[in-house]
Amino acid sequence: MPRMAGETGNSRIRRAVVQLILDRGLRPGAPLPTEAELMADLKVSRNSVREALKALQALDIVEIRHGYGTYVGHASLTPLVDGLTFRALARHDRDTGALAEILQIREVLEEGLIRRVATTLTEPDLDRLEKVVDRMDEAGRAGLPFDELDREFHELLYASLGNALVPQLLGAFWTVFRRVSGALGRPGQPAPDVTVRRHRDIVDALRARDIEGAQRAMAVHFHGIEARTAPDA
Amino acid sequence: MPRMAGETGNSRIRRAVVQLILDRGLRPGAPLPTEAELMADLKVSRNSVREALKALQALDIVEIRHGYGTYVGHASLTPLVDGLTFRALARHDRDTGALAEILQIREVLEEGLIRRVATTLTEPDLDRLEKVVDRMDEAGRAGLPFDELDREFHELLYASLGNALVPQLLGAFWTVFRRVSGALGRPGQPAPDVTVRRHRDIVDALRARDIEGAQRAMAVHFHGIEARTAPDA
DNA sequence: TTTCATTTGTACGTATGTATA
DNA sequence: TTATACATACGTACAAATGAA
Repeated sequence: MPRMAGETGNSRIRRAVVQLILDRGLRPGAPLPTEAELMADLKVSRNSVREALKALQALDIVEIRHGYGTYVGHASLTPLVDGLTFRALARHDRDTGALAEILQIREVLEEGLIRRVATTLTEPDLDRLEKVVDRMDEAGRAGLPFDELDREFHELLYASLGNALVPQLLGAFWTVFRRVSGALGRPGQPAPDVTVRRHRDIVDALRARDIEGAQRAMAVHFHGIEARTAPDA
Repeated sequence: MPRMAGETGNSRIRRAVVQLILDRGLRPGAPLPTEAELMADLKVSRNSVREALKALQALDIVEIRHGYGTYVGHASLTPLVDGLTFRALARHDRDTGALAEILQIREVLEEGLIRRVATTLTEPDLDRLEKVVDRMDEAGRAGLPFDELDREFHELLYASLGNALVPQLLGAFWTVFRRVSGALGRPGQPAPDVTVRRHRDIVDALRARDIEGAQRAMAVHFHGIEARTAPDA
């Protein structure tokens, strides 16, 4: 009896490991059986175990530490980042603009999301947002990049939603955008003071509880970015 | 000279393969070097090559066909599906509702997207959409499931955007939703005729070029689904 | 600091399953 | 059906990293 038909052993092992995590209710960071134990439990060779673990590692479902052990991963969206980055760089028909596609989705998402947080954001939340903008301003005047502050702003903006997936997804898009435009020779960013003002407009509108204005400000913010991704710029 | 510090050979091999695809401009489906060739080119063992390829396979960056060869993958969003499915099933704090998080994002996305297609959809597009609803109706009356038709409706709806990522992302969310609610014992779906009517309302509003109405109809559609994911349902 | 056991990383040889021509 | 090229699987050996005695 050689092996089950239609299924390579690798996917069987993968599912077994995943099922083990689920059954035992293991949390991210919890230790998994060693390769040797998995070999014995599943009655497969070490190579097969390792190939399965490598696949799960790529999905951030397991985390492997050399000389130490294997652990439950955080199932982050890094696989999505890797995939989208690859797609954007591999696009032959460059004019379709893989980056523009990502940006459009981000735009739709954030324009819709800002409406939902507009009513729930507290004054302290708005203070924190304003502080980030202030720091962006400082960095901009000093000629320093403030990519990370930009990211922080958008993450903070949607924290009150209580939806953990939102910042992760936006963060993934953001990372892809930065990586690709960097590796591809990024077109000049808009002037720092413009970006700062766009963000400040958003906070101002939110503070005034002007939902329409906030959404408009967000749209303006994105249109500023889109100009940089135009295929024939 | 043992090896580069801080980096395991596996990721080096992964990057080399990706770079090879990029440099040669290989398209999805194009053949990659055999394992033996990669061994020689990169001066590593077969195991190392295979582990790297398995990781890339999990990301759908390469596609491995048993007994035939290795090919450039389509970089689909299956890794995202796998990751989100795992997260949803592994959630210990079940009340946070990983499915509800996904659904909220879908809702925001589709409510924003429908506004953008409302003005660009042609009459033939609307006819096609209506035909899908008709088929849903038939299936519903016959007591058959029409999950796939539902998916087709939403894909068709946004086809005119020309954004290839949109249907893929929505499809990924949709697949996760179905898998998880299936594996978790799905709560009863709403009556088929209700679902059909909700979709017909969307088409009607679009045909009347009533943007607000279309967005409202989409919101109603999603609120019907959300009731099924309430943690304490 | 050194030593040691544990665990993952890499390598090689061999046999077997699988798809194509 | 056969031949060929390829991926799959296994077993063994050794290297490298980590943590603890």
